[in-house]
Amino acid sequence: MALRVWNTLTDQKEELKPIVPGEVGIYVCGITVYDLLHLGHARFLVAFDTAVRYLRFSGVKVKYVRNWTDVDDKIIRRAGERGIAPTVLAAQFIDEARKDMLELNVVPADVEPKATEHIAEMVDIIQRLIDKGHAYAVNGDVYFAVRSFPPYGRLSRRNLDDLLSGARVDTNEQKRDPLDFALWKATKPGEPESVSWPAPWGRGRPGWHIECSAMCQKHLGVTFDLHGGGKDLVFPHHENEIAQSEAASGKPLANAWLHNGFVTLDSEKLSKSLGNFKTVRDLLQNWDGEALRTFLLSTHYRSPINFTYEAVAEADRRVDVLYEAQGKALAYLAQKKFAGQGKALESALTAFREAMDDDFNTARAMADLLALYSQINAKVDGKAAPQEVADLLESAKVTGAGLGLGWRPATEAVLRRRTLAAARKGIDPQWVAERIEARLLARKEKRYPDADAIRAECAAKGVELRDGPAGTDWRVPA
RNA sequence: GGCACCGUCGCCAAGUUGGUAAGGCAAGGGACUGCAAAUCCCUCAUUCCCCGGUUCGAAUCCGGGCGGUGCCUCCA
Repeated sequence: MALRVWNTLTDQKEELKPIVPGEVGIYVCGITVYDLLHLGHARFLVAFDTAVRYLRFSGVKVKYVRNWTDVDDKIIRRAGERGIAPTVLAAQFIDEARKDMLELNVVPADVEPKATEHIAEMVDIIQRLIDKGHAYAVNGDVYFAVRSFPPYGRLSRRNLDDLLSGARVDTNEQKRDPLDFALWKATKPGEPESVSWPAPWGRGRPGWHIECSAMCQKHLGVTFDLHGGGKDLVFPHHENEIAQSEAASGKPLANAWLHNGFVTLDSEKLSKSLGNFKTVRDLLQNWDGEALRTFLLSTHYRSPINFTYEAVAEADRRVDVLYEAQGKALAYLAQKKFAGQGKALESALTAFREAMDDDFNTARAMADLLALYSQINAKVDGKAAPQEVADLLESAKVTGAGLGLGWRPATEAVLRRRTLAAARKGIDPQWVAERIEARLLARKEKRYPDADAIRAECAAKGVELRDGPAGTDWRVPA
């Protein structure tokens, strides 16, 4: 068994060979916190959360570092609009982001460094770059001299002349070369004190790229295993990160670079300028976080995933299937007075590993997971030996946990999902209970047309009645 | 203009170090049900945008075309 990952640097799948056997250091470029999370954030969070879960599932000791970018132009502007300090604004949105992440079952990273807490490390790298002739200071700004670093462009596979011929190149006159980028931005008049730090070249704040170079080096070392982020970070962010870090250290930054694809809406990238972005918070008004996670994992992480309500509804139904089958299996085991312990099947574990070892193929792993639940249903229907059911159930739980799905206790999950769905649709559980009582009476008296009318009445409100041996239950389908 | 990626059943989506098309949804049939729901069983792409080529063999490799998207500016 060997995990193979797609490495943007080499443009191929290659076996992950940790620097320290059995241990993996991974850095993922996090969120610039000036607003609520949008679906694109959810995608990279879930993608890398799943990658980390799988590494741990494989017995690897992982150190996961995901930063918070808490100082940048947009944060400063928005904080100014609201009359609060940029750091306060950033702290607020970090809190909000954490709430959403909890719903998406995204575990906290082992280290979640903030840019503002690593200014000294950044200054240090910048100084080294100046000393080595890779950077220069002009009027308090410091720029990285792209032409001083020959490998520049390797990650994104573009050459400097192509970049220059690109339609829009910054014509900042302070730069020696239009391609050079800022390492340090001098504080401008009117900018808040709280985002201004002293440096040998004058007060200022860091450029965007340098923070990641400083944070990953501090927490993972000069060279580490995996570096990830969204595809849109390949250029210029990661290209610049590599240039800064490697020019300063003379050593490779990360051995493999992982990039997730975009979330699209009507097949177009979500973007604020198009006005088509969706916040996670908005979506959570209408969907269970687990459904969103299921939706995001239904496509391979490197491919684009198109957001539609139908797709999320389908994902939501999949979550239903999963917990319904769990509940069904547990009820069966209880009925059979099964007191044993299920043992995950080797065949299921192998299938899961094969899928995930292939560059985290969650789409395949999810298909396998659903197949397990299908088998559970078939076994229960076929009155199979309880041990068989218990083993399948354990297999599903273990592999599901590897994906971050199906982790809640079944009865709790079903009830929770129903409660959330009812609340969203303005359905009063008390009213449903009364309807069920009325229908029960009608059925007892064989007034079937009346009973059916009540069923139809409930259906019209989005409530589905389900008759079972233990009475009538209800749910709110997606 | 430069550089990439993508195009598989009505919809979603695996499969691309070549070996003879997973799965889900939808649809149809059956079992179960007073009717339903859920569940189970069965059916559902000789074919992978088009045209050439390489090969014993290609969805997978090569060339050309058509269509879509992204990056080149802040962006997950």
